[in-house]
Amino acid sequence: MATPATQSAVLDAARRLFAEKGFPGTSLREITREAGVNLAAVNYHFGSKEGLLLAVLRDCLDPINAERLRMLDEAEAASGDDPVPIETLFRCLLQPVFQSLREQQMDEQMPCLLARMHHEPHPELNRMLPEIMTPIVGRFVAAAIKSLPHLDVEAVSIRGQFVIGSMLHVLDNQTTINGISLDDHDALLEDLILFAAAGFRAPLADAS
Amino acid sequence: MATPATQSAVLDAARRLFAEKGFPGTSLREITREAGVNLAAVNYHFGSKEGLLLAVLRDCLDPINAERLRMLDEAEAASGDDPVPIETLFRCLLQPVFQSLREQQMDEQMPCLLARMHHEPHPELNRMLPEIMTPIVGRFVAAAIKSLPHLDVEAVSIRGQFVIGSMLHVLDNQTTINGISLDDHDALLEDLILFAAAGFRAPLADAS
DNA sequence: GCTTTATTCAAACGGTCGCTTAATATCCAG
DNA sequence: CTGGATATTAAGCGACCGTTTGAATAAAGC
Repeated sequence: MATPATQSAVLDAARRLFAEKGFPGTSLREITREAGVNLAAVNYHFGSKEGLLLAVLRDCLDPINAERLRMLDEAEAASGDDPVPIETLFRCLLQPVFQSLREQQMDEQMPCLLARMHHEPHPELNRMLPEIMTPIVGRFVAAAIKSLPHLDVEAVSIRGQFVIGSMLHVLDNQTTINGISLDDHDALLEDLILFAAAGFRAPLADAS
Repeated sequence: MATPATQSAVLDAARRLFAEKGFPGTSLREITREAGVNLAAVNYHFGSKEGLLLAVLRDCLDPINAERLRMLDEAEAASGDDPVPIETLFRCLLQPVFQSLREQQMDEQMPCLLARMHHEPHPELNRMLPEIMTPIVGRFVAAAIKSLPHLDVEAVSIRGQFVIGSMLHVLDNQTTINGISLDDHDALLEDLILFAAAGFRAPLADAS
């Protein structure tokens, strides 16, 4: 096993190029040229361009989600029977994504890829992404309701999408609407946690 | 002037297809087939596929931004010298986008197109989008600082991006991470305003 | 009427796409 | 050494891409 050099070279190049130019905008010839492998390697190892996309997705999401659950387990264990503070929940959810920005081993543009994956119109992707995320989201939704009893599952889910959207948008490297730089990822993460926690604490609108 | 039928038919089809399948994923042949016009019409009226994209962008954003500024002017006039409440600012910013969901004349998938425009990797698009948005963003940033003096321009800009990201993410029709439906756009808008206002009111992190 | 201008049309251009193939190279077990 | 599975290679397949062209058509001015 131990993914041959060819496979990981293709995965690395695909991750970078998909993040930069999107899935339909990247050709297999570009990927294999950058990876320094033969064009046919993609179809041999991944079956198709779509297969490569899904492999890149898993390669990107699985470690992040594992770390999310590890941190959540740790936080819940530390809290005993008390609810985990909402700020802590958001740290468990968001930090693993921002963290990969700092790690040299992982491509710097990985979070940008993650953002793109969520907005790519590819049908198979839109089928698989919820499949991967639902169990993780479920854990966090349950913990959030325990922490903020004034919210029900629907409110937490919707507001959770607000926070996910915020994260994806600021991680998308094209976001430089004004001159404000989003380069200080540590400060960005801390402010997003504060922002999200305050937003979750907001009371629900009257159901009038 | 008065955009000939061919031009607007192309714009309508392009708006729908770009929203559904993205810019690189949509071919001119698809667009012209759906619009019922000849293939060469795109290059004749818009110069190139890229020219069509920019025309669609302006066609989509200009009315929304005009309505945003109109509502903001009205709100500031009503407030006199007092700052406009932050909830009102968000209503001016967000309602014109959600509103187009209700209007029959405008394609229902228009906000989805708006979301995609922000995440499309096209370089010319990433140059023009900030150019269009900067003046509008500037007005709202100034009003927000006046309303919430504990925030500076950088904090407002960053948190503003959080809110924009939330809006784009929930408007992206592919977003159905869990079973929660995002179909009730009125309730969604109201909750987003509450969420964003509470997030903006959150104090800044210590600069330690 | 004819001429001019603006628009639409069918057809084709060169180029790139994802994917396949058949031959070759590499490697490890027997 | 050798046989067979695994991996890589160059070449090419048909299909589709954005764009261009030049003729046909429509509309408008004189």
